[in-house]
Amino acid sequence: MKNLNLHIEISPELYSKNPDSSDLGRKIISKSIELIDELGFEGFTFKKLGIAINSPESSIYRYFESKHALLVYLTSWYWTWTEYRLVFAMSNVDSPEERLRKALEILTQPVTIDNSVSHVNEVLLSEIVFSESLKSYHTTKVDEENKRGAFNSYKAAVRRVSDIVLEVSPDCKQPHMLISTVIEGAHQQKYFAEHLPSLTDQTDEKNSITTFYTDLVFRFLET
Amino acid sequence: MKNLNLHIEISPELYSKNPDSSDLGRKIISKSIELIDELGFEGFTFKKLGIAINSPESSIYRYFESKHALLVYLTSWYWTWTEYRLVFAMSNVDSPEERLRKALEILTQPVTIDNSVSHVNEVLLSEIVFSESLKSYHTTKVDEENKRGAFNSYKAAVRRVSDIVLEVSPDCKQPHMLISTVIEGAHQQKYFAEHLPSLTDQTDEKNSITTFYTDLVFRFLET
DNA sequence: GCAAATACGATAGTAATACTATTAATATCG
DNA sequence: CGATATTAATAGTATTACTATCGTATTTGC
Repeated sequence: MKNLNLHIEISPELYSKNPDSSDLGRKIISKSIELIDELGFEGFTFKKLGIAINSPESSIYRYFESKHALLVYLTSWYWTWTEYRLVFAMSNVDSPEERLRKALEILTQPVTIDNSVSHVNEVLLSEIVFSESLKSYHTTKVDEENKRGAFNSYKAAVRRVSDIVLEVSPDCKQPHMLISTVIEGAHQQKYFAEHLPSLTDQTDEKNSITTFYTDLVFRFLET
Repeated sequence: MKNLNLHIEISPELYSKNPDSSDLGRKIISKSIELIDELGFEGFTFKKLGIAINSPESSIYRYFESKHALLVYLTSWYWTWTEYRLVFAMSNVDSPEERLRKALEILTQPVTIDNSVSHVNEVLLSEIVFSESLKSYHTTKVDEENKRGAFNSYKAAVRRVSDIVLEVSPDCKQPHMLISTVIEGAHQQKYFAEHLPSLTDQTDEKNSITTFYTDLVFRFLET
């Protein structure tokens, strides 16, 4: 993907003060990505982040009301950005099959090259989304946060790819189930490969997870 | 499934004192299942459990060194018990296809009838496993706990069903990936149906999740 | 260019959580 | 009946996730 230098806008519902509007805000975003990747979301605290950026905890709370709100912001950023990646990858590809194949690649592979000039390290962010994004919606407050639009960009990405599924197979009855299964499955299989290998099937092949889920989808859609 | 009154044994690595060896221990198990189901795992604390069973926190710590250890115990209990369910359901079924179909039902449907005479409410426990079991292995200490055998019964269940997959399709290259995708997917889709319905495909049909994953598996294995 | 708003830093404090430690009462078992 | 293990009762600790206050710096609007 070429460096389009596009600007990702996040709904004001998802922050207290826009982190994109100040130096401190951008430092919060970039350093939190590094720290969450390094410590995991549980080990990450605003206190540690404050020390890392030389600002008190209380200043961070001006931007995000909780560390969970920050995770929601980050995953939302990722999915908004990923929608752009999807749109870009689809352009000038006429065959629905080819578009679906390309979309599945985007959904199932972590990002490897940081093309961004911004404060967001997309490689690390995609790592975080793969390993921690579950925690953004798996809470007791899901319903409330969902109403505030916390998961809109994720849902939009699922819908977009589901629509391609329907182009390939107009009779498919469960396109959303299929795509959300693929996304979450790919995230989990990567984790399993690293920590619980007997739950997956390790191969030397580089993109075995993408291959598996691509096969799964296309065989499911065959008539 | 008939009431076999079978005794589930859990590896001593997974508790400090066997909760099955005393009244207090059994009360800890049965009440914790109710409380985790009611409050969610985050909202659940040993303090609340202590109040509910009229015992101090410190007594509970004699049985489990942490609330996470208790969750690991509970999921381990569930998967050991589910292996028995699998074995029982497979007996006298000759066709590998039928066995696989039956196994997928067991893996993708929450339990609805509590046949047990024991202190374990299997209906609630299966709810907990569906919604919280992710948290048992998604921690920074996975590797350590995995070495201690914390996930052996889960892995055994996956292996068992993967073996049936191989009977149906000896050439299948990713049976474990397929089955763990199905299990985790079914858990998630149930959650999505309740909280994020646009990530799934709601139907009036009762077992739509089981139907979907059964189709997914059999279409994947078709040659 | 100057007041007014805003942002930030510095510091302190709080309630809850996840444990740990200690001691005394009680039940169990040979 | 005496030794041993088990549990109750209580207290205490470090950490976490926030909240509150206040003075100073910085920007902004006119």
